Order: sequence, then structure tokens, then C-alpha cells
Amino acid sequence: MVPIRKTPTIQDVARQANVSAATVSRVLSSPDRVSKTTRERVQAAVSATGYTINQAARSLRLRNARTILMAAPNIGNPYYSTVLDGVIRAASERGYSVLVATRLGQDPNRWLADYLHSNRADGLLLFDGSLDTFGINGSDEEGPNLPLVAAYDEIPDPRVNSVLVDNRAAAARATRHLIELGHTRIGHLMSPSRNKSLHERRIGFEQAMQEAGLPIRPEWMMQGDHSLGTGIAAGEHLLAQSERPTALFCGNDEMAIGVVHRLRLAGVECPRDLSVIGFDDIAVAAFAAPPLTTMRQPREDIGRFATNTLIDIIEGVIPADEPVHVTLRAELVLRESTRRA
Amino acid sequence: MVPIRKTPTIQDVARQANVSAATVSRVLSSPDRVSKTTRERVQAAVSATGYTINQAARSLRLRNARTILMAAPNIGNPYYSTVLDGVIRAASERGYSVLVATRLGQDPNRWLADYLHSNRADGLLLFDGSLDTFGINGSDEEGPNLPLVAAYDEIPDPRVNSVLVDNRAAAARATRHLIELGHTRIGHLMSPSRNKSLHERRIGFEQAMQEAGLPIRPEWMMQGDHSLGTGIAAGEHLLAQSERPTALFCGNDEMAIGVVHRLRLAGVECPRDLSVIGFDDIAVAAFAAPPLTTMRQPREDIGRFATNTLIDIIEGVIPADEPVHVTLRAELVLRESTRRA
DNA sequence: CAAGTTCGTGTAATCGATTACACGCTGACG
DNA sequence: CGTCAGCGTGTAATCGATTACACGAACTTG
Repeated sequence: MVPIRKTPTIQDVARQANVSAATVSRVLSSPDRVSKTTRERVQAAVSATGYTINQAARSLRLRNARTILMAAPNIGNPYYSTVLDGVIRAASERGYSVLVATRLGQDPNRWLADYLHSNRADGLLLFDGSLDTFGINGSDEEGPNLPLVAAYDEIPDPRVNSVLVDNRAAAARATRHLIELGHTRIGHLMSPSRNKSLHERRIGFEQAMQEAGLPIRPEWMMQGDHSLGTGIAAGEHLLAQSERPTALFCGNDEMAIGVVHRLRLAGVECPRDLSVIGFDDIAVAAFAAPPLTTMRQPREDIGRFATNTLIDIIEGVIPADEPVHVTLRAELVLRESTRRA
Repeated sequence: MVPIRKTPTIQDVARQANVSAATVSRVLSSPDRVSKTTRERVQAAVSATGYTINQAARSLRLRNARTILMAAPNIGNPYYSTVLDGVIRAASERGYSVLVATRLGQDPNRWLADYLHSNRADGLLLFDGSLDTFGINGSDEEGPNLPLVAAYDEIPDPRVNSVLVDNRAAAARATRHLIELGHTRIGHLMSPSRNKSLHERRIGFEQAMQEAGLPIRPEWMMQGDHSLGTGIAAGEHLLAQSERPTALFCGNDEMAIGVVHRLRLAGVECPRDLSVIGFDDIAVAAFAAPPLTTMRQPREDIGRFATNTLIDIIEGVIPADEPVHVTLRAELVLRESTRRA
């Protein structure tokens, strides 16, 4: 019967190797500062004891956590989960752990502060533009003082680093696709407008329409919230109208799928009666009925890029006082939900 | 110009309130042990300084992290992301943070050990049955000594706590659904069999077939790996046969969608020519073409339940030496991919 | 009024790793 | 042979929170 083996500490290793704890620490962090013979003795002791570092002690001493926090309004959403995958991979490559937080019922400005001021995470990946970053960053005058990278959604504060897709250009591209197919009666199911990045999609739509000299009909501009539910509601809104558009640009794929689903129940088939283009290219899109034409966001790249930027800032590779703004491009993916007018 | 404000410590609060750090600590953890007047003074000092606890210091002293680790082979998978959502919510309610780890290219038995022995996490939620739990638990004879709950996949070791779906019963239910619709020529696209839980789905299928006195045709038993790709391959396998089944039970929804997709390209329509039932009810399923009949797994419940069980074990609410085995039920969701033979 | 409780608070040790500083040894050089 | 540089290692302080123990004050009780 082996007695309960406590997790070995650096002291245990030191004793085993007949050196001081300081030397063990040096072997682990800067091996060249230790003579070859002691180094080997210590390394043997490490594997003999099965020592692993106690992160809490290390964090306390070094005032960092080698951990980043990813915050998203809803991780269950397939959009974010792909991003998260990229985040985890990038973080892991650089020796960082990933904490995940989701917005819960609480005060939106409180839920993160706790994590960040408490030395649990060294930086924040923010995928939620509705947050007041000042609440996280301390007083306004100081500016951001905690490593923070915003992605997916733009933060009004230009001092915040960001990794974004060029939503305006992508939305214009999507709209032009419909125009190139010969459509002139085009509607838009809009994304929530309090989110600045998403609002850009509407602007891109309007620009493309104006450039083509096409009218923007108010009754075909519908407000959605990115849920399937609003897609279905938009479908009903369209069904109630005497004159319907022949093409529709939706602010995201979920809403597009909702619209298509609702219209089909009423015998209005996509793309026969209505061409629909979405945005994001979530995994579902390719297998929806019909497979959805959409603007693909490089979600995993967004995750990786944002993570690497964040860690660069944390480690001082990038100076913290010069905000980084990266813009990635979305790509048109042609499938079967759009066709010639 | 305000000087750079360092994160306030418990000492700063103590100074501000004219008490000792011990008293501040007591106000925070057991307020009734402190007199009303000092308590209020301390609370005022806490808000005045904006103090938040330093988790690293707390973890070091208390030898816990108030953090759990969720490990899944692939978080980008929509299946796991819903589970993760349940995990985060349940953990958050109990004051725990969630670290997420994904299997990377490395040695499967090493990637977790580090997290757990290093005081970063107090327990592990394991969603990957291919791991050798002994590597995590220390020597065999000791048995599990680190709080661990396995979900989704069954761990061969009965001493490991688990939260699972009754895969065999659910698979039998799915198969009986096809039989009740009058199908007699039924195939099965199998899940990976090295995973014990998933293998149960095959057994459930075979049991239901046998009970109904229906033959199991080897050429209609196909091996998949839960990806869309194997669904497509299975579709091709079926297309190459002279005699095809009229119904197919797929080990998960992705494969089902792949099969349907591939067959349609060849003019074989679901459900007209082939009824297909999936498993899991991932978000896509309802909006696939056609909407997929499937067995719904209570994914968020699995996440919540597993998390609460894990935290109960960590906190000693449940004795660690009596393994917990919870079985949840999957539910038949009727949509349009199955019809009468 | 002495002795014993109870209550509220402070003192100091502790968790485990890191690192500035000090010290001793070796070897080079004038 | 004395001095000094450089290398390798140990000593001890430190990070911030928790808590066993001690202590003094107030209160109870015979």
C-alpha cells in the first residue's frame, strides 16, 4: 500500500537532486545557466518525482497567468465555436491556456472584470461589441491598460486592438452578386444595428444598391437579430406583402435559413421564387435546403490571428500603445440558393 | 495625471479601513465573524479601492483553483459546443471558471496531465473516451484520485464517474421507428467502434433488427467516423449496389446529412427513395434538406449534469470513492427524412 | 468580585516558485 | 603569488491571501 503521494514540489525535486530549489528553477527556465552535471541530475530528479510546476505559485510570483480569456455572448453558437477552436490551437502553440466565459443573466459590464483584475487571465479576446470596454480598462483617461483584442465586433474605442472582417466590402460583394444575376428587386434582412461591425453590412448593401442605381424599398428592409426566429418572422413579413423582392441579402446564415424555411411552407421556393444569400458560411449553410450561397468568414483564422495578436501584446512583442487593426477578407461561396432573375 | 494604479491588494484595503489583512479576508469569506461596524468600514474600503481578489494567491494558499477543465477532441464540432455552453453555465452558477482543451497533435496521454497536476484545474470533464485515464489518475492500484467525470463516451474503467446517454436503447428506438414505418430493408452507417458508447449504437440497431426478425445485411453495414466525408463515402457505397436498403440508420447526424447529400446528387431522393434517421439532433439537423429525423441527445443537460456532478465531487458533497453513473435518455424527433415504406 | 466565556481582532506562518544578491571556487594575468 | 573576473550555486526575500493561535475587552455567573 503506497501512502498517498502528494504532488511533488520544487523542494522535493531539489532534495532528491541534492541541490537548492533555486537551481531546480534555473534548470527549468534557463538551463544554460547551470552546469551540465547538475542539470542532468536535476532533470533525472524531475522525472523521478513526476514533478509538474504549480501554476498558482508561479502566477503569484510572476504576476501573470499564461492564460487568456475568450468572451463571447454565446459559445453554443456554431459561429463562435469554430473561432474558439482556432483560439485554442493558437494559444496552445504558445503555451497558453484558454478560459471561456459566456454572457449570463448578470450585469454585462461586471461579468468579465472579475476575471481580469484577479490575475486569472493575462488578456481578453472579446467577441461581444455590446460590452463597455471602459469598465474593463479602468478610467477613461488612462486608455486601455489590459491586453485586449476585439474580434467579430468592432469596439467604438479606436484604441482597442481589433481583428475584423471587412463587413462593408463583403456585404457590397454579396449584394453585387445578386445584381450581377440580374435582380433589381432586392431586399435586406438586417443584422442588429447596435453592433457596429454588423451595421456595416447594411451600409455595404446600400452602397452597392446605390452604385447600381437600384431603389432601396423600405418595406423590404427588415430588422433581424441573427436568430432563426427573426428569419422566420421576416419570411412572414414578406409573405404579407403584395409585391415581393426577387432576391434577399441576409445579415447572417441563420436568418437566411429561417426565411427560406418559412417561405417554403407557404409554397414560395428558393431559389425559384426568391434568391437568398447569407453571411458567415456556418457549417450548416452547405447542407441547408437548398445549400446556401453566402459570404464566408475565415472564422478559424480570426481566432488564430486574434489570439496571436493578443499574446504578442501580452508578451510585449507588439507595443501596447499602438493599436493593431487587422482586416480580413470574406469570400463569396456560390451554392444553390441564388440564381439568375 | 494619475500615477499608474497598481491592482489593489488585500493589504491596501486593510490600510484604508484601518484593520489587518486578516479582518478583510474574514469580511470577504465569513462576514458574520466580524462586527457590524468594521464590516461596513471594510466593505466601503473594498469598493473605494476597487479591490478584487488575486486568484493566484488564493489558489496557492487553498490548494484549489475553482476552475474545471473541459477536454474534448474537437471543440469546433457543434456537438461539443452546445455541451460546453451547458458546462459554462453550470460552472458559473457555482462560481467556477472553465478551461477548455482540445486534443492537438501531441501525445494523447500527455496533453491533460500537465493541466491537472499543476493546480490549474480542480477537476476534469472528459469528452473523449480514447484517453487512457490511468495516465491521469496515477498508478492503477490507487484508482482515480483526481475528480473526473466522463461524458459522451464511456471509459472502460468502472471507477470513473460518468454521465451518458443510453445509446443502446436510443439506437434500438431509432431502428424500431424505421421498422414501424414498414421498412424491412434497413442499413446502418456505424459509428467508430473503438468508442464504447458509440459501439452501443450498433448493438442497439442489431437488437432491434433481431427482435423484429429482420435480416442484417453485411453489405448495408457501413463503417463511418462521424464526419460528413464518411457519409458521402457511404452514399457512394450504396449507389454502387444493385440492391439498396429502403431505410438507413446513421450513427450521427453529420454522416446522415452526408449520405443524403451524396444520394441526391445521383437522383436518389430522401425520403422518397430512402428514409434516413440520424443521431444527436445537432442544430443543423432541423434545417437540412430534408429536415432530418433523429434521436435528440440532451446536450446541454449532459453538460450541466456532468459539471454539477464534478463540482459535487470536488467539494466533497459526493463521496469520491463511490462512482456516479448517470444515464440520460435520448428522444425521437420526427421530421421529414423518414416516411412509410 | 474572581473566574470563566465569548467575541472581535491582530500576529505570524504558510502555500510554492522566482530571482537579486552574496559567496566560494577556478583560472588568468601581471 | 596576489588580485580579479567569471562561473555556478545557495540564501533569503517576495508575490497576496488564508487561518491557527493569541490576546484583550466585555460580559456572565456563582
